[in-house]
Amino acid sequence: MSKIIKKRNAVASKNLILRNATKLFSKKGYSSTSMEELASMCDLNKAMIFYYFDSKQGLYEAVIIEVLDEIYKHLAKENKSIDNPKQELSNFIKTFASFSDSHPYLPSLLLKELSDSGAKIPKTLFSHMKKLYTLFTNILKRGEEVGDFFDVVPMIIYFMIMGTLNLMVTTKNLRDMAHEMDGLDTCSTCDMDEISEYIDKKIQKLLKDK
Amino acid sequence: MSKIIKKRNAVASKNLILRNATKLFSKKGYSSTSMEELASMCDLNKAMIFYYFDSKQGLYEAVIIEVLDEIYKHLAKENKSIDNPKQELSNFIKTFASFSDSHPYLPSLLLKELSDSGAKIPKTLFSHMKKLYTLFTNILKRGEEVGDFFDVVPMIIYFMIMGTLNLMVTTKNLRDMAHEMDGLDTCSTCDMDEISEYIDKKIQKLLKDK
DNA sequence: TATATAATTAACTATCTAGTTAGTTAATTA
DNA sequence: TAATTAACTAACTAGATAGTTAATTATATA
Repeated sequence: MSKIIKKRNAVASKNLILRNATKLFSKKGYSSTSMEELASMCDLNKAMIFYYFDSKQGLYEAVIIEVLDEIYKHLAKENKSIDNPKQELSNFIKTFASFSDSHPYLPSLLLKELSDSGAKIPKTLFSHMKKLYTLFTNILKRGEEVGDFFDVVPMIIYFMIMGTLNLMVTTKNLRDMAHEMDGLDTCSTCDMDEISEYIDKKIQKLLKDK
Repeated sequence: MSKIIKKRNAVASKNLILRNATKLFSKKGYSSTSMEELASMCDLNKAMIFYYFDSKQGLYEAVIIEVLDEIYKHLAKENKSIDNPKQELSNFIKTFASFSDSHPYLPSLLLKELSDSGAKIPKTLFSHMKKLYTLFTNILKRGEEVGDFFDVVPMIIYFMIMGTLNLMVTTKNLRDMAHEMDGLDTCSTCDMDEISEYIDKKIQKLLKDK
């Protein structure tokens, strides 16, 4: 009988929307995500979404920028004050891998956005993406100068790492199924540490002198 | 005044729908693709889509299976009667790359499907995917037996190739932009031959003995 | 040429979705 | 405590979308 009185808390509500939106967008993609569903997931009225973020597109951009910021913070932190490109590259791969593992939806959201070729990506988003990529190319560049890395095409190496990790994370279920049903070797028992170590080893090898 | 009389041709109509659906689904994704738009693209009544393929989901599955078949045919053809795993791997990479290049939307559609982690992928689709992957693992397996390849985790190598190629193709526009605007080295002048040759070289290197 | 059938259409329904609005309640401040 | 503001809601609009249906037209065949 007694109606539950909810405390009002703008910050909490806004964060709640952002967190659930991140989950939904990355699980379902932009257009399959319903604002109605998001609202009920947050136990808030749908109008609150438009109250805090203006439009579905606006919410989406907020989500992506937060994601990029979070990834960048992780990577930049781990990468400070080391002056050994090989080690820095290992750190980059491992940090990105463990981040992907603990936030499986975030990197896939990122790559989805990257691949949306026709897209008119807003400036802020664009510059966030460049920051991440620049961090990476700097490691490779220093590695070349020091004589650690050879024959480097940074863009391709970057996508090798991001693409592989992302696919390994997002296909987990499918790989498990294929293994169970047909005994296929899909690396279904591999955990993320093994995977990232393997990728690291192989990338380091492919960058070594001829 | 005179109404244009259209010849009736079931096969042609069905194919037309399939072809345009492939374009639309891969450009816009599943849920952003409108059956109304598809119909008018084909210059057919929307009801024809449901007449030939039953439901949007059914059409989508038909599209994906056709894509997988086409890729598989390409790869299997190129791969016949060669008994040199290194060469076969090179062929696989180059064939997949040139296919991606000439049908930029198809591989991305495939990977999108793979990544839909929660998905209940229909059996036919699943078995088509396995066929492709099996073709690939067999090359690597023979390579190991012959002593050409070492320390192989086929699933990861597979995704390295597919993931990298796919990202390079789908990000073309974005990479061009980033290069023009900020002079970033995004491999924007690289053509697909250079890219696939580089990937081939690097993958071969990473599979070589320690 | 009459008939059956396959291909096609116009017009519809039911449902969903982003976004709005006018009004309500809780919290803050004067 | 009264007035103001910020957080919230219910009920709505307008447009889109997947899918249906009953009727129509072209084509092949008997």
